[in-house]
Formats: sequence, C-alpha cells, structure tokens
Amino acid sequence: MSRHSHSRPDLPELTSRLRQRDRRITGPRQLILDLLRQEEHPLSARQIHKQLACDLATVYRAMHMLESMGMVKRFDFGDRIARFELIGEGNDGHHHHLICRQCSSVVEIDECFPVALERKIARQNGFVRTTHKLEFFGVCPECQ
Amino acid sequence: MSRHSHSRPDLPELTSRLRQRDRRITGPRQLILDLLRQEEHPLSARQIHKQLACDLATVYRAMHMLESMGMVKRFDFGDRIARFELIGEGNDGHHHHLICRQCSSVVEIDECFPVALERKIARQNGFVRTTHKLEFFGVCPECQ
DNA sequence: CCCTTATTGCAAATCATTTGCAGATAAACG
DNA sequence: CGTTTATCTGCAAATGATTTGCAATAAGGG
Repeated sequence: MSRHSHSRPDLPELTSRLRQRDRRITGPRQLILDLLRQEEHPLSARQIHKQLACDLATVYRAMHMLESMGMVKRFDFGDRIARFELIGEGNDGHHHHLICRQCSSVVEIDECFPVALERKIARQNGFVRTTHKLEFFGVCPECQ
Repeated sequence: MSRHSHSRPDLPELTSRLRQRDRRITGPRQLILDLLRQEEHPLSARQIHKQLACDLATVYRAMHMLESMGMVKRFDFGDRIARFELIGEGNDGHHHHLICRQCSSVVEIDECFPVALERKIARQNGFVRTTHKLEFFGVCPECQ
C-alpha cells in the first residue's frame, strides 16, 4: 500500500486520542485536526491559520502539542517554514517528499534511505539512535 | 580519498577566483574566506560574525555572493539556521552530515543517497533535475 | 450549574535574515 | 601616487516565522 492511500484517522478517533492524555478538545483544535485530516501534504502554520477562524499563535501552540503527542510530524523543506502532517496511530510518520523547485508542488515518496547503509554510517562513527531528514527537489512535469 | 581529507583551497586561489568574476577582494571577505578555509564543518553566519571584526549584515551578504559563485555551500540542519561550508574548485560540495542530537557535534559523511534509487523516484513521478537534502541525526560516542 | 485549570486571542517579544542608505574603499586610470 | 567611480561596508530599521506574557474564556469534572 502506497503512502498516498494511507488511512486517515477520523475525527472521533483523533479527539479520543487527545482525551486519553488529559488534553481538552477545543474548537480550534477540532478545526485544525479536521483540516489536517483532509490534507494529504504538509501544511504550514500560516496556511492552516488562513483557512480557519483562530489565532495564529493558537495554531502554533496546537502544532507543538500535537507534535509532542506524536500526532503530527514536522517537515522542513529548507525554506525556514515548518510544515505539518497528521500521522496515523502506531505510525511514526517517517517519510519523504519530492518538491518542485518552480511551483512548490509536493509528492509524497515511499522510498527511504537504505537501512543497512544508515546502520553502517552510525557504526562507523560510533553514533546510536540515528535517523535522518531527507527531501528531494526537482522540476515537476507541469513546470518542464 | 575521504571527504575529511578534501583539499582546502588556499587564500590566493580563493581571491583569484573572486577577481576572475569581477568581485572585489575586501577586508571582510578575506577574513571570512580565511575563517571558512580552516574550518572543517559548516558555520552559521552568527558564528562567523562572532569571530571576525565585521558586521553581521556583511557576513550575510558575503555568504550570498559566495554561494552564488559556487564557492560556499549552504546547509540546513533543521534548526532554521543556515550554515556554510567552503567548497573546492570544480566540486559542487554535495555531501551530508551526521549531527549529535545532544551536543550538536558534526561529522562529515561520505555516503550519499543511491543514485539509481533517486533516478527511479524522479522517473516514477516525471520529475527532472532532481537532487536531495539529507542529514543524519543521532547520539555521538561522547554523549552516550 | 459551578469551579478549577487548560486554552485562547491579542499584542509585544524573539531570532534569523534582509534591506535602505550614507559614508568608506577597492581597483581602474592617468 | 592622486583622482574617479562603482562596489562594499556599517548601522539601523524592516521582515517574516515563531514564541511568549497576560487577562479573558471555556472545557470537563463534580
């Protein structure tokens, strides 16, 4: 199954996850979760705020909370703007993107950096608990 | 030959590269080049500025110019701070780092994302002229 | 329905980076 | 070497993303 067809948690499931951790289900949070739920690509705080009737600071605070609970994953396309994606339960959300240099369109990628190679790099340098950030850039079909 | 032993261009060579492109060899630029030359890891503008007697804005402007001339490479460790590394002539400087999550120490890495796999990703999505940004994170031997 | 405490909106603060501008200074020229 | 001139620099103010202080508001338990 491709990342593009990953299951989107429904709103009740999401709010129950919040409740389990003594978090309140507020209006802004429902709006944000609902927006992220129907979005397939990462959204910046500004993009989220633009579409909702709540304060930008509230969006940032919600993203921090959701990230710390492992409900959203933060991505960084190298433009100094954080983007967030909702992730399913029991899933760490680790994956990568292919981004068009011209129009900024985004494709979610299934491939990942080879595990064996990462292990080798870690071992060679004596590092433990390694991960990576990886994003691809190119020119999309429409922009060619 | 490992990246760790890559040749460091000397100052005359660097300044001649500037002159060839109608750029002026000013005091601040010599200081910056000299500092980068003896540094093996990427430096942020602030780090550069802290060690030199020139304005922070001058550092930023110099980095832009050097980057546009292909003399320095910008890296992004995911903390919203740009870091710069001097690169040799006829070299695009493409490589990656392994960064300690605790102490922020940096190791330069020779391994790269497999070319064949990147080509496959590009082809599958109809993208051309692809590259990638890739950085590894973990816990270094000292911090374990 | 009330109470306690988390959460919100708003404004001001931060931080990295960029920009406007007047004064300084490389490099070309004589 | 001085003059000339376009390029650079320092300084201060502007930007843009993100964070924070605080008083007002609203979840959710009792």
